[in-house]
Amino acid sequence: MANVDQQTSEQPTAKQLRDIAEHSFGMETLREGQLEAMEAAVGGRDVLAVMPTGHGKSAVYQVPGMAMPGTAVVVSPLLALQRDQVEAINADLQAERAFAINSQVRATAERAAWEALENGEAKFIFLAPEQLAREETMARLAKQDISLFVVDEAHCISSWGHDFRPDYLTLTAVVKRLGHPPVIALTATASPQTRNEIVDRLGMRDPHTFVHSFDRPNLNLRVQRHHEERGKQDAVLDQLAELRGPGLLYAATRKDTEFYAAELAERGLRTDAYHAGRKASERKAIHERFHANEVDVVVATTAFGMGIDKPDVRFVVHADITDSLDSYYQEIGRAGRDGEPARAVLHYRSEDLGMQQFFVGGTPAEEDLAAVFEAVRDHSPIRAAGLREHTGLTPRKQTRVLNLLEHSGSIAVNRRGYRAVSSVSTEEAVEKALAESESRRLIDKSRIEMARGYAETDTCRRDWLLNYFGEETDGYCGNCDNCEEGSKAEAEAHEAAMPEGYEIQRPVMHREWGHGIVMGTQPDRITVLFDSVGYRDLALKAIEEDEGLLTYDGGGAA
DNA sequence: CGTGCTCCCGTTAGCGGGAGCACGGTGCACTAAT
Repeated sequence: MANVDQQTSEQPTAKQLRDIAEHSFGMETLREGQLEAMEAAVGGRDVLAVMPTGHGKSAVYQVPGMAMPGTAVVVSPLLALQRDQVEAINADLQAERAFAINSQVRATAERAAWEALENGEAKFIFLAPEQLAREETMARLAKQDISLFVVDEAHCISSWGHDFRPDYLTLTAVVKRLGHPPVIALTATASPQTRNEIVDRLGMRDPHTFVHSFDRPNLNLRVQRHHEERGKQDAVLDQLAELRGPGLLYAATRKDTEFYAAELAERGLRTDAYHAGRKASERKAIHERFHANEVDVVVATTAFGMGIDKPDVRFVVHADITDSLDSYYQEIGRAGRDGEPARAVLHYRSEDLGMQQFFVGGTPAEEDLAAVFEAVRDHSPIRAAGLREHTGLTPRKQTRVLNLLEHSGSIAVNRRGYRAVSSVSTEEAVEKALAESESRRLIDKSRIEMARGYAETDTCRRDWLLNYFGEETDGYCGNCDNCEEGSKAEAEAHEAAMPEGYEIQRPVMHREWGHGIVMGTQPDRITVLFDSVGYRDLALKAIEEDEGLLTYDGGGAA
């Protein structure tokens, strides 16, 4: 026993981490940021790592997971990803140390996983957020010695948590119930706004943060503008006939993917449509044929892509604009991973933004907010699972409402469950939750506006994109359509006309919208990301004329 | 919010235009029927 205590009290050294990386996972060298993140985690600190696919993101949790006593919980959004990760780890370790628990795991395999967990053999357990929302799973997991809480593809918290998969926003409660082990959040794509949200929603405390540069200089960025839908379709088809694959064509609807795939097939390309309405077996087959270079173009909705790591994708064409630059960057980031030249082309009609605005969705019903708040108040503390019999809402609806009430401060959560904040009345709770929901809508809409800005700008596209991810550039990349059309001298003159004192990432305070950070500059205006309303353009003239409208956060006039 | 379909009207037998309406993306877990 004394021996075990000694082991747990001693933190693994850098040398031990390197040894595990090399001997267990075959990594002879560690990349920039990896070792520091691992050391932070084994030292008990939360970690946020934003690094591109292929840069050894997984090692950031796998090595600490092996170095520390107990089991690492790994949250992963797709069952297929869970399976791949489990297989990869067990192959590296040449032993069954990683397990997954989900609805596709057979009863015997699930029993084996729990057994391994309970007798200390399991080092990694992979689960989806929905699995962690099951009381049966959580009750059992909470009794284990959990070394780390890892969230892979952590941008899903922001992109899916508010609507589609609300259990992503209840991970805060899961972390608390597991006794707040070090939290490691990993993703390849996260703008500053998404990064803040990940930290907030996982309850991370002063995390060690590593953000790799988002620049992908080998990607040629282009936008083609169209007025008619028909003209856009023809241009997309003509372009795909000329581009050399393998490549991806993204479209907004399932119907459009079928249309483009049929047209391209008629023109002699090897192609297929990929979307969530197709059978699992067909989707799997498309993946396999794409990897084996038996397909020239996969025509897909947003369903295609997570977990894809094919190095030689030569182009990503979008027939429709995405809901945000986060999504756009993630999708084009699948091109040119081998470092060779690759193309990212967006076919843009301003009307296409309408569909994205439609997807933003509405506000919850006041009676649902009131019902959940009162049910929690009358039965505190209560777990989400027990709440359903009191509200009668569908699971997804109840979770969405609960998330809103919790995040707007009317409901609190701890290891024992949810309880109402005693000083808050039902009316106040409803009002605050509605305000929270409205704020989210504004943020989502402003993200669409940033995508519009990328499509409509006549200056360097890479500058716009990198600014969005919080990086400063010199305003001329030489590898986008706008740079090719203009001259470097013009770009420099434009850059020289930029206002002074508004460097990217500078914190500011707005009289009405509160705290924000500078995300971009133009000669006559700046773009600021506000916590409360998202991205807003501010005219310099207005700032100058109205003293006190915008100040530097931390004092001084802007 | 925008698109595309159907239906109906009006005018005059083959069709054009407008109104009304449905539809649009991502995955997990779970259940019931085979």
